[in-house]
Amino acid sequence: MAGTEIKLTEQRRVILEELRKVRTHPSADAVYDLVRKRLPRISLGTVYRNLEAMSERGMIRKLGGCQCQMRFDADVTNHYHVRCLKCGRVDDVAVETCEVLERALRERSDYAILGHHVEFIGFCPSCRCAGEDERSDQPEGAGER
Amino acid sequence: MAGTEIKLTEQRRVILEELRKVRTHPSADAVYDLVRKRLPRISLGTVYRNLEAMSERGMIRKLGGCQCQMRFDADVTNHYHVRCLKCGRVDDVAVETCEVLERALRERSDYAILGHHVEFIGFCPSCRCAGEDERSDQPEGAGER
DNA sequence: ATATCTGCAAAAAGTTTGCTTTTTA
DNA sequence: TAAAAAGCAAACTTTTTGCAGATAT
Repeated sequence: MAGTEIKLTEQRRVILEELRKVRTHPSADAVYDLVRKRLPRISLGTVYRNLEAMSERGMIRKLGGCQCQMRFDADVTNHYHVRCLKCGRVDDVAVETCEVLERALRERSDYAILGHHVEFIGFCPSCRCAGEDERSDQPEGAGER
Repeated sequence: MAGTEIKLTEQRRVILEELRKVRTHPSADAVYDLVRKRLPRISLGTVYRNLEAMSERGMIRKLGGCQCQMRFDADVTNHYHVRCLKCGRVDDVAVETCEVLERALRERSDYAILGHHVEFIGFCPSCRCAGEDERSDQPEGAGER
């Protein structure tokens, strides 16, 4: 379904318009609240379904990368991660951390910056082979980036 | 409680040991399964509570950055984000994306890399002031990095 | 003794799904 | 009139919480 064409229904159009109006990166629930002002009869299920559908097609983007299940790491030294889009596997990455990024941001931002995290997205060795033919049943956020 | 000393109870010790054994970045539930092999009477609530307590103190790290609520962005161009540790606010960041990172990883990894995402962590302008005195009630993952 | 921690179970929060009706091509 | 989408509500998953009993200082 990720590659399928999509109908721009009124619900989807309004969701998209409202999402484009704000810079707050709202949660699904917050989108629901925004959209409901214009379409009081829309259901939360529709909002979820359409946010998912639109992010699969790259019309919008899901933030966070996590498939909404927290993961834990005993290694507290600074390092980056790769996440497999297909099976959800997470690995450490052999790239040295990029402190330049943080320095650059400190100059440009009003935030008090404590750190940063980098997550690469891709297909892990097993899934990149297995998935070459049946690229359809990717579990989560295939269109994320 | 983020700065409080913590007792290394048997449950915490086993959670930590099991987490250190694996490189799989397990979910809370997966940690529960690992730990239960050695402490069959431990409860999932305890695992959650202790993972949280230990990550608050920097003994372990939560991955994902997201406080387990997906957020959406209508801007699908490549850009990075900052997240406020205190209030959860997410902003765009005025740092150009760092393609070098991706190139470096492609050489070193067996993953098929599709992209990457950077999330900075810090305190937003409002919270950095408000929080200077009462630095105690940070909602999530204060010790994340 | 007193504060801390655990187990248990219930609740909350976030998300997905099944089914029926409505809309659109 | 057939396919796609919406509305609704129930189910499911993940995480949090209240409380009584256990542990440890």
